[in-house]
Amino acid sequence: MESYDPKLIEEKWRDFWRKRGFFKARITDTKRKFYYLNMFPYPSGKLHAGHGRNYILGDAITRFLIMRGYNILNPMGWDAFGLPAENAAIEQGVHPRDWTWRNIQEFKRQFRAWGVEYDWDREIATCEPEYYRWTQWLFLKLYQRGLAYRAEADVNFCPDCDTVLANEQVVAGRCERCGAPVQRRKLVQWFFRITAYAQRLLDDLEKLTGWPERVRLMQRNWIGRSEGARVTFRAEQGDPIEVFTTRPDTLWGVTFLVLAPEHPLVDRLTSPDRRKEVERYREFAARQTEVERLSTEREKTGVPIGAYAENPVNGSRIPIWIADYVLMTYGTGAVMGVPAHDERDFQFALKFGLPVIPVIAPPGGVAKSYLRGGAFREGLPAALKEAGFGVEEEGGSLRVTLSEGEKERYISLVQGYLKPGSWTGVVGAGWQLVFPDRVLNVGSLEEERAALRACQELDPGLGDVRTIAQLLWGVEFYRDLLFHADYGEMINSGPLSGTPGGEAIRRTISWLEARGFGRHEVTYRLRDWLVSRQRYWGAPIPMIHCPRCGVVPVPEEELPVLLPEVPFIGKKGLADIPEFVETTCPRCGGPAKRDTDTMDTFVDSSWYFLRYISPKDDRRPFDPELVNRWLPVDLYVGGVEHAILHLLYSRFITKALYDMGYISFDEPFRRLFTQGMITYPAYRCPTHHWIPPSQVEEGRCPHCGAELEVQVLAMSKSKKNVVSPDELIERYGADTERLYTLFMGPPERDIEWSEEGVRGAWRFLTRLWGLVLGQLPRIREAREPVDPQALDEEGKGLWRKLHLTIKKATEEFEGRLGVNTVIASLMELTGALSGYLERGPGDPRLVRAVIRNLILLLSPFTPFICEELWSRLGEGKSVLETPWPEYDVAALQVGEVEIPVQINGKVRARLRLASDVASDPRKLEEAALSAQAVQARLSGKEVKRVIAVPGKLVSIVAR
RNA sequence: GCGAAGGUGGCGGAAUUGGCAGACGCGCUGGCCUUAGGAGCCAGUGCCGUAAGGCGUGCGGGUUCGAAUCCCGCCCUUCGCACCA
Repeated sequence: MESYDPKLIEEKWRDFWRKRGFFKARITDTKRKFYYLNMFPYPSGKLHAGHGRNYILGDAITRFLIMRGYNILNPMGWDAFGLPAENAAIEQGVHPRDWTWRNIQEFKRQFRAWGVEYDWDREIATCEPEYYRWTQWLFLKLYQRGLAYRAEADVNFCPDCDTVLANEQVVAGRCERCGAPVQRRKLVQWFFRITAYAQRLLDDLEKLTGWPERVRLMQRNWIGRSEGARVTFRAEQGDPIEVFTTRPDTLWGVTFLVLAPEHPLVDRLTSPDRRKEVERYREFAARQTEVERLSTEREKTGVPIGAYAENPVNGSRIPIWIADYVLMTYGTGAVMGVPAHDERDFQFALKFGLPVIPVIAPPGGVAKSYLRGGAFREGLPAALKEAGFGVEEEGGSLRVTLSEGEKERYISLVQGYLKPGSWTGVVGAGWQLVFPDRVLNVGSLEEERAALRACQELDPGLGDVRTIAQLLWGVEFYRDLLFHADYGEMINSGPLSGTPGGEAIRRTISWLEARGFGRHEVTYRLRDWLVSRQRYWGAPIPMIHCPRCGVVPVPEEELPVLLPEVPFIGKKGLADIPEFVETTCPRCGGPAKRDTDTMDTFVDSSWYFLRYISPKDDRRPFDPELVNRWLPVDLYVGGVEHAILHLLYSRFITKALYDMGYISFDEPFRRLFTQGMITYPAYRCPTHHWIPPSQVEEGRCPHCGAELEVQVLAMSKSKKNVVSPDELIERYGADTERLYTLFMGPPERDIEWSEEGVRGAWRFLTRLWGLVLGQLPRIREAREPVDPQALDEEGKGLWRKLHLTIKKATEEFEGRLGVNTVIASLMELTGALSGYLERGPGDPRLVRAVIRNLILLLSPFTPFICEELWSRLGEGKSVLETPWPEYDVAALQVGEVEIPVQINGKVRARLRLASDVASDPRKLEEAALSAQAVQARLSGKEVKRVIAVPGKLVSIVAR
């Protein structure tokens, strides 16, 4: 028999689908439209097997949808601007466009080899003037609407990439792309006002029910809404100092203010004697890289600026400090220090000797008291125990743990035993210092000072201790109660003392608002999107700087602002090219300079899904009428790595265009599916860096024999751990690679590539090929429909299996996309067919029906072999013109079912029962109890209870 | 530290609604074929046990006739955020 030779058959079909136009969208017909979209790639180098996760899955889904009769829009394009092209240009002297288009040709060749098809008439590349003209148009529209602005700001600058970065492109203080520590620089840059949409971007996440919860959560966290109050403190000089806090209920516990070192008030408020030190500290803070500044385990630093402010709620005089743990870019750049209820403030206060005033009762109401040996008279331990307090004795000292409401009774008892000149503390809801003759509360700054003085008078050894907090911190026993961030009843809070925790924030805010001390406020972690890049290979920002008119937008009809054609690209990008810079002002006609920044490539990709609808339209960015009919995208598939950046920006741009009236939808992607990455071992040699797995010999470097470090990582060219589709296709064919890629596991999960697994897919296809070819002569003409009633038992079983498989496949494609399980069930069906044929020749009509459907169901995964077998079956039309199989509910019915019988929770028998018996609880119970195997098990036992689940099982409880 | 997802054979994974745990594939074992096999085909394969049987979904508890699935506590892994006031 002719053996399976994918090389022979695949090439034959490679252009077939394209030529027949199956993947061409009928753009004006939107009755049964489906917009399927894969995230478009950055064309760098070649595709590897890991990329298949996205494109092969997409191809399978669209093939399914075509067979389901949908009018599919499945376009592909190129996110073609960006640094690698520019770096290649600088290094190799090629023009970035040539480099890019070479890669694009390579990608297209590989898509064709994979059998991954698109509507290529709609191909776009963001680096082409026909496209970036409209990216520039978008910029102008945002500018007109006040959503694009230029401002001086502290920005993230990557010294290796020679450009600024968006906040989203900084990961743990390092450049997302190259890993270099990011520097902070003050530069004038262009921003998009995404923060104006923070609340809507957050609220509308609720609407995105077709998105993975994980992605929605990541966006929610990134937007970082926090609700609280803005409170105005007043410096002694009179300047108001605005502070944002989520815990206005702790205002009475403020013992200091901290400003960010860059805070504009620092200069004005710093006292002359502190100026030198303040300047030193500010320089120190500015020198810190983001990485250093953010490192978690770092000790708090800061300096007082010699100024004081007044706490509006109680008039306390509190010192003002600067410290780099306060960020100028969040909130107001100033925070109130409440060391009793904020961990950072607590560390800061402890280190710098700032007082701590508890103002929120801890949860549970516990309190603790510690008595040093020698501080009390004999008999106290016994008296405490008799009174029912929890007491631990150790080396003569006492540790008392008090539960709620015991404090007063304890204090009066212990006072009677304290020796003169001794004291003890009670730490719980508030702190008290108990002396023989009095009790001092630590409820305000004055009280705290008084209490400290009292202790120091009695014990001159405490001269170095600067606060009660430091004093109490010295006692290990108290430590876990000195600070807590929980909500609770307000204490030591003047008029609001006693407010329960649940109402504390709300009531404090109304109290503040009534007195004009502050107001309710919401802040976001999200910052405006920095879109300027100081590079060549991007869309030029269409703005002109005129010495007379200021910043002037390029008139729309003059777009695009073309990238200058230059033989050499300097490191400074457009600023290096005088012909580009020098221009005339569109407003006054005088000499002016072009803006030399290009746009972040995320701007290019934040609207491309609109362009696919009318990619060649040279009058407008998109056809609004058609865009409104085709969008939102019905299914968008891409990697999770874009969960924040690309997806958040696209949502923002969509909302902005919606507000401007260009489109009638305000979310771009109805359903989002994030596929996992394919991983593979990556080997690293200490001297020779990454070694391709194929060159590794017994875990050693081929160059120096050194032991290699192995990590299983996402396939990536830079780590040399890629598997080449070209080689796979050469050895096994595209169908095998496709099948294995989709079978290896659930598409949303990261999975390690396995060479052996590929062989498994190959074996399956070989078997299928042999099976079908072997049956071909006898089923070729057996075209009459199957008569299910006429089938024997085996035949009925196979018939049912077929329909179960159709049901399974259809539901997965339409639901959670568990294509791995669809393939598993197709393998089962193939196995069932083999089994059926082993028992005898079988019914040729049934065999033909199973084979026919098997080919159709498998075709989205392995289109080449299926198209070939289909044509040999003599079906006439192509697979893609044939409707997807429908299952017959009647065929799912079974005459006989196997029902397990559990006795005391264990399966003890399996009964074959007619389905009408199995579906009737009473008959089922009867059948189970009378079965011999069950009877044997039940002898000598009393049946307590029988649960009969129709069609499922019987559970018997017996003693 | 906070948040989320996850933990099932030797491995990837299945069990979608509380109802037969381990589908399907890999690997492994045995056999066939072969000059040979890193090819192919057939059979077996959760663990312990000769067997009867027992034990099994990270660990400990709970709910239930019945739990991989629900609840409580803990451990581990991965991801995201991380001095965000």
